[in-house]
Amino acid sequence: MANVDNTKSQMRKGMLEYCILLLLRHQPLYANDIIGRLKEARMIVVEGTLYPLLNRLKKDGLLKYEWQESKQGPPRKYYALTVEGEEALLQLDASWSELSTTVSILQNNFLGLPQK
Amino acid sequence: MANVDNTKSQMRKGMLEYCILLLLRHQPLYANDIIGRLKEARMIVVEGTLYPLLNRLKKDGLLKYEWQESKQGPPRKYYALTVEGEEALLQLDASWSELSTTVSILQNNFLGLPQK
DNA sequence: ACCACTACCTTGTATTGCCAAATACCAAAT
DNA sequence: ATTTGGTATTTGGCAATACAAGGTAGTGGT
Repeated sequence: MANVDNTKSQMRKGMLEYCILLLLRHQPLYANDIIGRLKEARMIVVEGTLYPLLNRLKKDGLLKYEWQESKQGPPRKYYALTVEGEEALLQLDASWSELSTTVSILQNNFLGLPQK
Repeated sequence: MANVDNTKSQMRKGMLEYCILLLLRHQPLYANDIIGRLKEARMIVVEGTLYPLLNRLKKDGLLKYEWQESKQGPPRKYYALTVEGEEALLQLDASWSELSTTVSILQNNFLGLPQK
């Protein structure tokens, strides 16, 4: 069954970027917020994964950030979508939708069974 | 926008195995059938990708095959799920379902907005 | 001054999926 | 025999995620 676990983790790969952009769609968040929200949605991620990804998205122009003081502890980087990021997110919505459709078709392809 | 294309292709990674098992759930197929069906469902795949994957699934005990004559051309390997393959597929169904749920939660997480 | 806590960041590495391209084989038609 | 077309297979390698682990630094309490 190790096979299944591997496939499962492979299915999650590449989804993380989309998930992060989704999270930031309606509110700025900083790293720990993001990790917590993702955990609630059953998408586990650790710092060492998140930070490089945030930096890459920033460098690609999809994200921007603002320093913000916190009651306790050092200041935080609150990330938010740029205009370009919003556009990219729309395209990823479409990609996800298409992928879902594909799976849906394949899950139901026994209905027709046009043996061709 | 190269960024989006990359993410999109990353999202598809790891889905191929699931898609193939789904296709074989209700009927045996040979390689060209599989490629055709996947193309219809908008999941493009080429020979060089498919054959190694079929071999791996066979080796892992999820698939079996039978030689079958064809009207024209050489005989074909018709692949089908083994019992173990059916069980694995059930688990992948669950994995896909969980992933869909995760995305769904994140897509709608603006409803609550419990700024926490 | 010291310590605990929080936040941010970097490096190295394992994993692996997927594709391009070339090869080999069989069968039927010419 | 030769060609044509469909089928099966292999090799080599690119590209990219995500994780583990270690490091830096600011804040506030004692």
